[in-house]
Parts: sequence; C-alpha cells; structure tokens
Amino acid sequence: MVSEPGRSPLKRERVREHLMELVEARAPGDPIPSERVLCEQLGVSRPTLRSAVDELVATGLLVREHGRGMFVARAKITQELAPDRDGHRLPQASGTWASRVLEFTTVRAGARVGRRLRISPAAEIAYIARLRLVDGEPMAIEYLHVPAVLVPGLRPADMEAGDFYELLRDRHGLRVREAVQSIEPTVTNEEEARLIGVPVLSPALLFERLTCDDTGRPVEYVHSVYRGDRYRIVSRLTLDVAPDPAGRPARGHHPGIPPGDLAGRGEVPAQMLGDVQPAP
Amino acid sequence: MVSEPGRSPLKRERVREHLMELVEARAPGDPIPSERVLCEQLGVSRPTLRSAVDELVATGLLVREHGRGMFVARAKITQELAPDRDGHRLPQASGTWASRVLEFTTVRAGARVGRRLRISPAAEIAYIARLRLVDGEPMAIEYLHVPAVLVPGLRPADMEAGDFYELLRDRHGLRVREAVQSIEPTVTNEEEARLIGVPVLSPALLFERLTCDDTGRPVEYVHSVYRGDRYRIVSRLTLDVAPDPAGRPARGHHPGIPPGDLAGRGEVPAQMLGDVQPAP
DNA sequence: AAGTGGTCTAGACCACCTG
DNA sequence: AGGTGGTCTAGACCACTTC
Repeated sequence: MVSEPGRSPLKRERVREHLMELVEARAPGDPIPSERVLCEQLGVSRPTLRSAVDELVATGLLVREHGRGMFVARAKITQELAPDRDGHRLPQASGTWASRVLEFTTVRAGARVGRRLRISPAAEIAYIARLRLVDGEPMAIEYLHVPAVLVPGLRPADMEAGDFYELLRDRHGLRVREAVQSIEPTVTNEEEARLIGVPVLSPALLFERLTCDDTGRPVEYVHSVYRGDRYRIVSRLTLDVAPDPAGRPARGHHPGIPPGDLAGRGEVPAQMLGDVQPAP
Repeated sequence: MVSEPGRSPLKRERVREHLMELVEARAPGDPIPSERVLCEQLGVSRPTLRSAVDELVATGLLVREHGRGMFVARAKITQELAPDRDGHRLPQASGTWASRVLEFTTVRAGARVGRRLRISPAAEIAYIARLRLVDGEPMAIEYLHVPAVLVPGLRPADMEAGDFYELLRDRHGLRVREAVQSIEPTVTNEEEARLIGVPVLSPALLFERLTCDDTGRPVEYVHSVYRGDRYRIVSRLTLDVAPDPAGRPARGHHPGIPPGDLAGRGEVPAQMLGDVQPAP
C-alpha cells in the first residue's frame, strides 16, 4: 500500500503527539494501550511506533515493563521547582546513601588517567568501580582512580563505609584541598543502563573530578554517571546586579547562571558554575 | 537463515564495540565505512546497524552527514578536564554571546507558569522564546516568562541586546536578588533539536530558574535547554575536610560534590549544588 | 496459553550529495 | 547515475508476565 505522498512531516512525530495526548489524559502509573494495538490504531508499523515510544521513555514520560505493558511515568521528570509557601525552602536532599563496590583492582594508570593524575602511565593506581545507592536504589555509577602509593592497604570494604576524604586524611595523611569538576549531560550506554537500572540512552549527568591535596598533588580522579530521572542539581543563587550603575560592572558575579543570560560578553568567574567549552 | 541460538548478548552491543574500534583507529573527522558496507561486514541488518550508530552519535563519537557519510566526531565530548602546568587555570568561558528572539508574545500565564510566578493563571505574561548563540552558533534555546505588569513596553529588540537583569533594574525598577535554579540532564526533542542544530535525542542540559526581586516577588521564570556537545559546567571546589576529627563534622561543606561522595548520610547544604529529588 | 515488550531481518522508497 | 543516510514496513522469534 502506498501512503499518500503529501507532506507528512515524519510519521514518528505524529505518533509522538498522539502518545503525548494519551499520557496527558491519564494519571501517573496508568497503563496505555499495547504496542500492537497502538500500531493498528495509528496505522504504523511496530518499529515506527516503538521509535516514538523510545523518545517518550527517554524524556521520562513513559515507562515500559517487560511482559506487562507501558505506563505513564510516576515521577515527572520536571517537577515543581520552587517554594512551598513560607520561606524559600529548597528541596532537601533526602535518603540514605550507600555504596556497593563492583570492582576493586590495581592497574597501571595508562595514558589518559596518568595524564590527569600527573603520574607515569606505568604507575599503579587503585581502580574502584562502585555503585552509589539512595535508599537501596541505584543512583549512580562511579569510577575512582587513586595513585596506589597514596593509599597502601586500601580494601574494598573501605569504599563502602564512611567518607572517603576522611579516610584519606585519617589513615593516609592526605588532606584534600581543592577539586576541579566538570558536569555535562550524557546518555547511558548498555553497561551504565544495566548497572543503574534505566533504559539505554536515558539522560544522565556525567561528572568528572580531579581532587588535589593541600600540596597540590592530585589524589583522585573520579568519573561518575548519575541517572537523570532521579537526580538533579538545585541551587539557590544570590544575585547582585551592581547597585551602582556607574560603578564597576557586577557582571560575572552570578555563579551558576549561564553567562549568556547576563551579558553579551563571555567573562564568567571560574569560581563556580557556568562555563563554556569552545569547540576545538 | 536461522542464526546460532547461542548466548549472543545483544547483537547491537557487538556492533557498537566494533564501531568503537573503528573510531579509535581513526583521527577526528575521518570517514568510516558506509552503513551498507558495515552491515555486510558485520552480518547484521541495517536497522540493527543504525541502532548501534545511533548510540555513538548520541554519545558524541560519530556524526552523520546526509548524502555524504559517517565521520569520527571532531569535538571530543569529554575533553581534557584539568590543569595546564602552572596554576590551576580553569578553562575560560569564551566566545561572544548573542540572542535571537524567535517568539515574543503576551499570553495568559496558565496554571503551571502562574503557580511558579505566584500570579493568577489568568494574569498576562510576556512570553519570549529566544535562541542563544555563541560566536554565531546556536548553543541553547531559552523560554522566558515574565509577568506583563512588571515590564510594560518591553520590545523584542530589548531581548537581543545587553543584560536582561540590568534592563529590569534601569528601566523597570526591579532589582533581582535571588534565584532558585535546577539543572538536570535531558535529551532534545524534535523542536529543540531543530533549533539548536543537533540530532534528536541528543544529550542536553535543562535549566529551570525562578528569579525574585529584592521584595521576594518572582520576576521571571526561565526554562532553557543547552546543547550537551558544546556546553559543560566547570567548577573549582574548595574542599575542607574537618581539620578537627572530633569537632563538628565538616560534612555538607563540599558544594558541588554529590552527597554520596562524602558520607553515608544525605545531609547536603541547600546552599549550592548537589541535591537529590526523591521519587514521589 | 495468551498477551506483553525486546530484538532482528530483508527489503523498499525517499532525500541528499557527489561524480 | 550512483552512492549516502533517513524513514518505514511486515513479519518473525524470543523472553517475560499473567491467568
């Protein structure tokens, strides 16, 4: 059968719109019709239908459950941001954090990690992969790299209890002082998706952090992936547009706000958030 | 033809591994074989091959160009994080920011926005959609909502030049004081992808911000989507593990570091970064 | 057993780019 | 014209869940 050749801007998009109406007409947790039923109703093949569903799943509006069906997501990914009546109380961090060590080995640093930690690529490092859990639910996967000479006798159990930085101080005499951290959006690959329990290609936050001790020596390089459907960064910013219009400009004093929001320039304090990486 | 039923853990994953080897063996910008050639080499159908490619494109390792082919991405999505020899200089923000107004209308707030801005759903707001550009390249799409009574006479051109907060102060007598902002990872939908020039389902950062003036009255609600392949947040953190082991715990004094990195508890300062949204 | 989502195939047509 | 990626189809088999 040949479909009408008129301008039909992406069948997938049409299906997505229909799905979004279905979602909006239902309450969180409600089931929606099965893939095969929707295919027939909409007159599309299953891969096409599934492709549209993929998008809503990635956006966090729909969830699939294997032999059961598809359901309107319970936790809206964009939930209420701001203040509950009195004050400006921010959503509090909650839940109990725990760790489960997945891998604990000593390996050579290699070129990439060695460069970051400023040690020889042949130097040994403790490599730890651990799952971070909140109230027993996987929240993130974390890959730590620490020069082995700095943490003799480190055991896996050490990485499942307490504060790692306190351990560095109390047992190894290392005082962390400063860290440079980058945050960027990513999507989960197969391994990450499996470990933190989300679909492949789900939104996630990628953290990279290089931590130095009080002598400026790098002590840890951390690479971690946080699931995007349950983790967000919330910050309260104190703004201060220059009280004196003629005085020194107050630009660059708005940590956490993307620079373009504030001015036509790009000067941003390295101090906190809000930096741009120019494309090489 | 029936494929050997042995444990073949996802054909797609096998293809992805092969593709990653191809990428690593080439320099940025180099072409890789065409989809049909790869299908034959790997013995998979084209949808399967494309599904694997989709993942690498989303990750930022590959780029597709319509009638031309597939190429190793030029800009590595995870670029060098840390310090260039002397000091700890952070990558500086760079480039010239500009704005292009896409839509400028006055509409009723509606339930969602009205609630956020703490005004009647029937109250009018200025709704502005604008593209944010860096050196002429699209970087983000931004949706502003400002109560119309606060900004009489606001014109589209006002939103393309200068600092909006300074405009609020100088022309409308509003002094922004505080903002609550959330940052979460997301993926682009069709509209966002088209506007900022990335593939659908690319990683992106979703900002939401509610800004209040010095009387605590909300003056703007902003929702913006930043492309993930060219934008990242970089911060320098000054850490301070309690110098006195017996004193009050220094926990919660590490802004920007996910709480689980520090302790088994969940107490995190609302002050800055690093909050968890429990699933409702 | 029957229904669900998860994966994969083989082939088709289109739009775009390069000779 | 011939290659490339972009989209879609119709059908198959599997794994999981429910009855």
